[in-house]
Amino acid sequence: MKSTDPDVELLQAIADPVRLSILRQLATSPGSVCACDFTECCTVSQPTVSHHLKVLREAGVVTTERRGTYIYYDLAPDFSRRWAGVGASLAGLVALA
Amino acid sequence: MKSTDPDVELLQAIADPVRLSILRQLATSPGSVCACDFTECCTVSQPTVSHHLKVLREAGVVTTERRGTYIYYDLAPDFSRRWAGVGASLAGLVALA
DNA sequence: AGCATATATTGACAGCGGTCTATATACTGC
DNA sequence: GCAGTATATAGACCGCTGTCAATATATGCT
Repeated sequence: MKSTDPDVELLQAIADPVRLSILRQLATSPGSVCACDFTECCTVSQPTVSHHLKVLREAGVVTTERRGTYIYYDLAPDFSRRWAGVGASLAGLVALA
Repeated sequence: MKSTDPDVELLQAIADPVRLSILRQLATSPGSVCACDFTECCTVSQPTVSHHLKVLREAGVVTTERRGTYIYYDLAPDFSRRWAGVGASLAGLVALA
């Protein structure tokens, strides 16, 4: 318990079926994704989606931008770098930028 | 919650401070690592270490080989590939073979 | 066989984390 | 201001998971 290790925090933020679905949808979408679009992909209620988005937000994995009534989410710019950092410490994997 | 998604299972197996320490020790060691060496690195009891090793084993992340009284652990050969697969589905990251 | 060491299993406990319903807040348009 | 919609928060419930002490199993040695 007591992570304190940023790599563990990143992994724990990703290691959930709902949150991984959200991240995949973000990764495969050209631009930002409206929060309302996540409710469809997963079979969970709206507050649960909001909870997972909060976890990703506080882990620094996603960024938010308000546009009127809607809130758009996107992958954090340094996500690739952080992910590659974890991989490098695990198997000397190389990743492009 | 019933992952069933192999990527989520892999991430959940890694997303723990003790298990990540174990994997790092395996990654930075030239050869296999004796199970007894993990007890030192983490501040948990021997049964707890054994439990985490079991989780990693059942997730297919590590392999074991018995040599007399000792049991040696190593990273599974396809671990890099699986890790890269998750990264590819998330950010188009490429990894070496 | 009997003892010593290494690893795994059992069973119990506590805390964390994911989920829901109900409610609150934020924004738009009339 | 009021009504409607989008998102977040509060609070409760419950299963999962990490932890331990105690015990079991496996191996080697004498």
